[in-house]
Amino acid sequence: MNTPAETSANPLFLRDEELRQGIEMLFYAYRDFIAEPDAILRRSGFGRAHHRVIYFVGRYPDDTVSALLDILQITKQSLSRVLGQLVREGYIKQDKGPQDRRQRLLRLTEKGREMERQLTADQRARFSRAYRDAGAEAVDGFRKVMLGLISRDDDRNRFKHFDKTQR
Amino acid sequence: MNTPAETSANPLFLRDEELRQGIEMLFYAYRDFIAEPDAILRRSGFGRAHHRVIYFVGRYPDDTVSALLDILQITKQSLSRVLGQLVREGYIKQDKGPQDRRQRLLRLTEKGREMERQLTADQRARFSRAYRDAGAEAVDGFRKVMLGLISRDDDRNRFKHFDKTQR
DNA sequence: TTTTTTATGTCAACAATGCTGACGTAAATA
DNA sequence: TATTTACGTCAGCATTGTTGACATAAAAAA
Repeated sequence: MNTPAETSANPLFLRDEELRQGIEMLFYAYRDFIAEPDAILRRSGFGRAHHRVIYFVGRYPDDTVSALLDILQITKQSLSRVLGQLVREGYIKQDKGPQDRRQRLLRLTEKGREMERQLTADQRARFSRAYRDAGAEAVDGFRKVMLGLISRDDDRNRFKHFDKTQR
Repeated sequence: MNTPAETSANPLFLRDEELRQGIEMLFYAYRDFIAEPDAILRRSGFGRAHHRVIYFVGRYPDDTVSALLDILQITKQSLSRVLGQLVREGYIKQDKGPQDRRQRLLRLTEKGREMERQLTADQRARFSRAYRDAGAEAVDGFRKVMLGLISRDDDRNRFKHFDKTQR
């Protein structure tokens, strides 16, 4: 590996270096974060998209297809393909909405929950270790920066309900 | 959106909640982080893989194909496809290694540098804002946790050379 | 009640980007 | 001289995103 380009004492380069390190840490962390689930999925004949659906259906039981689309930010056709597979293969079940019967409320089956556990085990362990090694204060800083990277209020608000001291 | 599953006062659930929020912040941040570059790439007929190659060739000029493979963690066939396109279309140039003439040292052309600037502009702005809003201490915590999420020493070591107080 | 909108699904085609496997060449090294 | 290394290429396949068009049932509005 060569040395990074343009490293000098110039404060402008220092600033750029700091930002680029952020960009790259996100790349490496994400790359390593999905490696193990990807390997598991492959053995089951699924892909990363299936993981995301299983994860968020597990996370928000009885959410609608629309809500899932809003989280994933993909087209309904893309979602439909993987969701359909997961329903057909018994990982997810759909029920009509009690008020609005056009809706399909999604839930993991027991098979789905088991798959979810397997898929997230490594990811939870990763965060567990990283959080432990970094310390509570660092975790707080991590959360602040991550929230700053997220575009929409709607998404940031998914996290505001967590406060160790209050709950 | 429904409320997350299993939120209770049970400390085990609190722990799990904390880890899951980490998982999800990474998902949302990454999703939003690549949205703008993806849109730009699409207009140029490229994809995310091209961005990664352009980025890291710009970051480590005169790195070899092997070094790039080690960063991206994809097969040489996958890399070859996008790298070949970028070379043919004049974004990247290759030179034989001065010592080892089997190597191909990669560099951005001016056209490539311009593309790199466009592609990372939004990402740099995102980190700039997030870092500014979160504060220096939070940035430090962010870095600690992110490094903890990265698997290999080799990759973590890419970041150890940055220290505001020393450089 | 009729019309319009909404939630969801489906078919088809295409592009990008991973993968495996096989094979080839030139240069370095043993 | 034989082997290994760095890189490239061809072919085929799977996943996952896209656009566009069309369909149905239920809710909401006119």
